[in-house]
Amino acid sequence: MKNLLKITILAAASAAHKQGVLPSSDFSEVILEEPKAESHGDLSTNIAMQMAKTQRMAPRKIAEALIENLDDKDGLIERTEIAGPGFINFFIRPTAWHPILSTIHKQDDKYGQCDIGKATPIQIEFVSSNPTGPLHVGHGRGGAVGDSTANILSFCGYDVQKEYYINDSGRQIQTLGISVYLRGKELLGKTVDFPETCYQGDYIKDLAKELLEKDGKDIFEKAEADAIMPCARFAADKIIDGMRADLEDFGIRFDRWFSEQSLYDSGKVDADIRAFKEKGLVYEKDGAQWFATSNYGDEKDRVVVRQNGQTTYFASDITYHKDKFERGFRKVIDVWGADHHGYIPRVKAAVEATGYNPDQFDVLLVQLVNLLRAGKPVAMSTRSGEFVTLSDVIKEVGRDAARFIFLSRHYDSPLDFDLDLAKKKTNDNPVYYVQYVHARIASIHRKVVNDGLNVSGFSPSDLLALDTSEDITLIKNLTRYPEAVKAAGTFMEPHRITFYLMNLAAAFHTYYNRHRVLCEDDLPLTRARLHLITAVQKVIRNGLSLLGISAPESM
RNA sequence: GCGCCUGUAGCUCAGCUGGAUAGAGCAACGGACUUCUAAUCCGUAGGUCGCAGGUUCGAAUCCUGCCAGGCGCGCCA
Repeated sequence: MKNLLKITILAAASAAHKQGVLPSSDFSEVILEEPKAESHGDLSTNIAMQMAKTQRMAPRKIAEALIENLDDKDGLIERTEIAGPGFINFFIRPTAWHPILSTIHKQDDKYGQCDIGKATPIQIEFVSSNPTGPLHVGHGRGGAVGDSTANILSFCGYDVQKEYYINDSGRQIQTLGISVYLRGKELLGKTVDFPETCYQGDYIKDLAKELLEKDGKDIFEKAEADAIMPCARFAADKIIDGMRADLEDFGIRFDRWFSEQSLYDSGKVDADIRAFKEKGLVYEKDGAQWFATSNYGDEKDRVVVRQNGQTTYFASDITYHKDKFERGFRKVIDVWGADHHGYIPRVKAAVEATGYNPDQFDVLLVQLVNLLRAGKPVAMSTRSGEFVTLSDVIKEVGRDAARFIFLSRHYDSPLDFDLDLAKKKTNDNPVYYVQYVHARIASIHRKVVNDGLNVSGFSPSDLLALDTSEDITLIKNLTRYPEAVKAAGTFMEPHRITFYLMNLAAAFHTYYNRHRVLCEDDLPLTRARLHLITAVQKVIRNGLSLLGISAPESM
């Protein structure tokens, strides 16, 4: 609809130019919008105002010239008006909206797809929680945002790979090993001093117990230095298995799990550091090796090898991001918690230093989640091991409700996640509001079958019966879906789909309460309305699938 | 002190990357189930878009400066 109208308007501009009414042939892009107020028509353009400068004419004069030259071949326009400073408002002939319905039926689960990605290989890395403890709610949000963004990008024509980066190297892994080792000693009846720096959660005790049952007590009787790494590996593997299972429960499956340790094992990190030294990008100061990130806009240089000879997290991160680009990704997206924002300049610097364009690297900073119960904060302290895990949340409120809540807000704004609210099955909790649309329509379809209603023989002319304002409103909502998808993909903002679906759901519920779909005494009308609501159902299902949320047949 | 993010109805948030009279849900109040699922709908009420300037035909949106809140600023990850 918009595109057809845009072409018509541009044609009008050329025609007016040929007649000499418009002096310049330099036409700006036609932007069509849906006015907020219905009295301003179905679609509106500000082009007359945009062109005022280049044409050196009053906007309203330009608008008049355009309208006079409109050639509405497809019969889309019922009437036009010039309003305010020079808006051109178009009132679309109601039946002109109908063809979108057959498009939806024809394209089915492909309706709304676009090709802004042009098969560009893009990688999105998310969650990437350290394997030192279970996933919590914050990871859930990152997971929902990352996974849904991946779905949307894929739907927008990108070639998407989802990756999980496992920080299975460095100090926190050592700490994990020590924690398990000490808890194991406790199990053997020894008194140990369990340091505050160790992981306090009960899951550490469980891991120690598991290891004891599996391999016997030998390992816990060894000297600490010999026991740490075996303990750490065992625990990390177990924890990763657990995270993998939790993520699957949450509907997330990664294409690849990438081990940080593998970058060391292959010698890539060392090789990179050596290469940077030769280029003068890595230098020695105060006994440590520094990377000259400040050459690339970071506020200061960063250590890659510490005085004690150990590499920092940043060292492997340079190699990791370089590796991503070497694997052929043209666009690399990291989803991080907002508390890591200070890290962005140095990774951007690293990307640039390794010879890639920092604009090809983007970070989605997901703001923190505040977990509440009945409006009151749930105490959470990672150190002490008191926290609500992602798996607890999924068990308590369900996967669909959890995902919907995570995606019901721009990732950039902090989120209150109220466990009690998430369980409510009212309008407080819009996931059910949207799913209910799907279930209601499924129910109508069941009734058609059960009552033996003969609704075959649909013909496009039946659609003429869809002429009430609720019909048109609903259809117009359906035409917006491709735009919502495109915007969600362009800006990597899944919440746009969420809000779109809530709007569509509202339009449907209104429709449902106002109009009966199945009218035994008017089969053409029944066929038309079934055609309409089935299209709605397809779009709802389609949109929910982008969010990773199920579309139930009944509720 | 510096940097990033946020400030919109009593509460939780949208606002299509500059458009016309700023929108939803919840909470409040009043209505609608012998009819396809009331997990729904309809109506009423509720606003100086943090404050002050600037940019222009036009600003919640862009720029600058303040104010308030959150988060960062390690040879931690």
